[in-house]
Amino acid sequence: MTSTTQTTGGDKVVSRKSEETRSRILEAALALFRQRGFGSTTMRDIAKEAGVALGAAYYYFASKDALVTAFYERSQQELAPLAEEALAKTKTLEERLRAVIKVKFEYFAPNRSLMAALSAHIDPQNPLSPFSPDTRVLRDQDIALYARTLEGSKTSVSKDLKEHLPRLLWLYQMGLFLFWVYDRSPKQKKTMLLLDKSVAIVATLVKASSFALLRPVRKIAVDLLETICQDEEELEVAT
Amino acid sequence: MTSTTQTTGGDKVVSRKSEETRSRILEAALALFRQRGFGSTTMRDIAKEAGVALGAAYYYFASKDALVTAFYERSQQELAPLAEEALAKTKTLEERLRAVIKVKFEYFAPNRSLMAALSAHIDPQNPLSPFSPDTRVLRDQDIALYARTLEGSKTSVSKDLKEHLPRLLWLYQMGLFLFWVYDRSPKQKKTMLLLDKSVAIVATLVKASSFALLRPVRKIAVDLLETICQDEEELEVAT
DNA sequence: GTCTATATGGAGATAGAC
DNA sequence: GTCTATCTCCATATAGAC
Repeated sequence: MTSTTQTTGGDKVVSRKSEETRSRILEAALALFRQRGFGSTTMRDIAKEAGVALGAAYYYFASKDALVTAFYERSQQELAPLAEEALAKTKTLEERLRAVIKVKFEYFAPNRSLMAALSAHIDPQNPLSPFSPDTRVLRDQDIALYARTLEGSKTSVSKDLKEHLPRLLWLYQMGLFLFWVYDRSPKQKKTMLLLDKSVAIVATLVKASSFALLRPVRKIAVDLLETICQDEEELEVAT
Repeated sequence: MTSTTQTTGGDKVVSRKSEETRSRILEAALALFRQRGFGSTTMRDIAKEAGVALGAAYYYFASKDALVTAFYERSQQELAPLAEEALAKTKTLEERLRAVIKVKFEYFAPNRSLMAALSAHIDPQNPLSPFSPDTRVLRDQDIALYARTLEGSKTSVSKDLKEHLPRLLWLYQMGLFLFWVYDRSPKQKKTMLLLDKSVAIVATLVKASSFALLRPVRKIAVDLLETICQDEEELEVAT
């Protein structure tokens, strides 16, 4: 071992230079995906942009997809403390929800066109899909964030809904994201407007849902939800 | 010109044999897309399956994408009379909406896995996207269908909403379709349940929206809609 | 462990003979 | 209209230098 090698948390030995190269390749890939889209960027382009040989790119990333996975993982890591900070500063559900989503938009803003390029992976069969089994860990972390968004607020939620609400909020946020990714208005003002207004509506709905008067309505909604969500892993029947 | 050539509507001259070959190629392509997905099917596979040379396939279809476009166009054509039939049989908004959407699900059922394969094209930048400028004619025809669904019913809609509602219903239906495409429950029962229940909710909301009492709420919603929908063609600012 | 150089196999698309 | 032959380009694999 030379002086530049070190043992990180696990059992992997990584030199500083190696980490730099890896990072350089990832950055080059992201820049190119942003400019030309995912499909039109070749591994050769990426290697060239990073100033390494093609094989070096494959040494660090097993495939083109692996570059995207690395991006998602890094994002989640960097985003977590920012989201916590936003939650620490806010109280009502409306504020908290808006703050968390805004933090995400701000974080991803420089890579908005990259996200558009990646939006092709909607199909849960695709390993890169936000709905696929492969991204489950990331997704669950994200849903947990919305559970905390909810819990930290003063808004109380009935027991039957509580279980589903974080996932619903996550889904709502995914919808906003899709809109944002394709929003061509300057600075995505339309999305910001939609965010402001729709968060207010969502928060109002959540509050209203716990009124005793609305119990029957809520029951219908929860029943529907449970039927739809159940068995998401089992029943892997061939389609 | 041989005896098998004929002039169809336009100025295109087409022999029966030619049309047969074209059709054979398209069917082969759809069958393979269904089995292996769009990305994994090659033009070579398609030509082989259709019993023609690779070049012949390209003679009839300029690109792999063109096969998908042909499929969409044919579907729209075949679907139109079926939808009209469903509308002729129904009266209330709820019935009509449910009937129209059901007809679509039934029509596309044999190609559900194909639709999943095509779902990658969500990005409006992609020519095959249901939101792209390239598919605008098809989309507008489809939205017009929902305008007729609305008009033929007894449900009256306030003037300010009337303009937007067909597009909103179309969007709602697209959401249901996305759910359906990925619904792995047997016979897509979950989607059918969601359709039944959500159509009822949508119809109720539409009715409720015209109550005088709700005018201020409606105003807010319509304002938001108009801001969001405006300039969908202009402002082609580079993103 | 890190990386370069080169090979492989297959894709979409086209030119031009028949 | 239909074919064969061929082009170009790409993701990925690997052999082996340092």
